[in-house]
Amino acid sequence: MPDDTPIRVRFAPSPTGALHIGGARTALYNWLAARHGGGELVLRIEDTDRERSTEENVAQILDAMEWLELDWDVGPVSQASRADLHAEALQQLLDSGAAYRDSATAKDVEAWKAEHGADRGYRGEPTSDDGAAVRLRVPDDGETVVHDLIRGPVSFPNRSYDDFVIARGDGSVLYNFAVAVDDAEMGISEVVRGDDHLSNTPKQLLVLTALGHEPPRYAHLPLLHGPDGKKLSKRHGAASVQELREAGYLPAAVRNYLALLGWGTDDDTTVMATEELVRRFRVEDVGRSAAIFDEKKLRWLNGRFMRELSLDEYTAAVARHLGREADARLRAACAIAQEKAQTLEEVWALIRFLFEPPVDDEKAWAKVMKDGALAALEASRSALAEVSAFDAESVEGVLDPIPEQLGAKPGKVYQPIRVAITGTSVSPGIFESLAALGRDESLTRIDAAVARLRS
RNA sequence: GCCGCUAUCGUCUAGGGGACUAGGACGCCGGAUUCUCAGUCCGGAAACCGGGGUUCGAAUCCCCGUAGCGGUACCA
Repeated sequence: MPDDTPIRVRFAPSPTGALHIGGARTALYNWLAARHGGGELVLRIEDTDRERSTEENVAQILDAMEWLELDWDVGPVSQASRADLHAEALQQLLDSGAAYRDSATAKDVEAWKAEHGADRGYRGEPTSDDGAAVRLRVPDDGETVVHDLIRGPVSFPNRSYDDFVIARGDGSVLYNFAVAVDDAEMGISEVVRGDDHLSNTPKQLLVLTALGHEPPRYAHLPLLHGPDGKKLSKRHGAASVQELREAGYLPAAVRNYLALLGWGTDDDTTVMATEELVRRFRVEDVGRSAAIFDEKKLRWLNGRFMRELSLDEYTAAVARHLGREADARLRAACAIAQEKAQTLEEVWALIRFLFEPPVDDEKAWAKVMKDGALAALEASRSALAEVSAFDAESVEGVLDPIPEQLGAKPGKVYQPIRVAITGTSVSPGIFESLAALGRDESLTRIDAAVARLRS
């Protein structure tokens, strides 16, 4: 029964913290689902928890969405701003008798359960007290089944659910009620969200039924875990979108990697541009088991994307990350480093010597500046002083015969030069590095190294 | 406790009763590229949670167990 009607999905984060990787993947899947079929994405901020919701968090989430380049068609809509709608629906349920006020506290419910058994949901007594919380009547018999696009039908016995609270004594509504009302009112056709909501879905279905609304279709995504199998958190390294950005990852690489966490193609394609993701993604194809976030693979994928960038794009990305001008100098530096870095953050270590004096890497110096290092540096220095043009090709031409002249392996000549001009043992190709540094500065640094070796 | 979900190499996954000698990718190990690192190329080790069924045949279907995870708030 294929349905060609464009879908309408929503991403509904609660602004109680930064946007985590799990939330980012949920956002991405919703976005892919919407873009795939020409549907719409609604961004709704679930801010009914007035204690924990903050403006800063909302701003941070929006910022993360923008960085990921995930746009939305409607919103951001504040759930709290829809209080009138919620109150109306609440009154409807009160009037019809589907919900009732109950003065029982959490402790009372606990006591009730101790008496009636743990497999039995709480059932309360209606009160005329207008300040009491509102509970929804849950049937004692039968079951509520969630027809999940990913898991198939999942049944929950009604008996095991409490007559749950849908509104506080002061009239403000609770999550499971607000979500059900909003999804229905906003015409959401598919709810794609984390698996942690699966057990709450029957409650939302019960609300929808009581209100006489047709339920949306549901798809519950497997959760994301850290390397230790536990729920993802800060101690697992980069856990929020913000941290991924700071670590120097490209948005396109993050989208590709996140898409692969819980979803795969049947032909094993791994590297995919976003257009291809959009074209191939289907929620129905999402897997059922939790996935572990592995930064190693993200790093590799990021390197792939970095190397595919044009030099201009690459330089712009590096400039943005480093907070520098994308000038000719940086562009030249990027040109010799592009093939070597996996993240934007790593680029600096490779090109730093072009902007600052050599670093002080004692280990590199101790390892390289011995044996024939002095002779190698002196021979190289005079060769470099003579060369007519100071481009990579010419530099190579004049340096190339030196190892043989000295009867040394190439590494014994090039490594000392590398340490002399960069201070450390890792850098872009030595000829390119010298050319980029320029003759004067190269000679100055080699002279300094020679002087130090002699002392 | 109760309700529910999940289970293929270390990790992400392909597979949906015979095409499985279980494929790919990351990572790891070894080799090549005779300047480091990275990249690239080649090769290698590495998995169907356990036990019962069903069937001529099970990684694939069913049951039980085990483990992990989620829910069980006047949080979202």
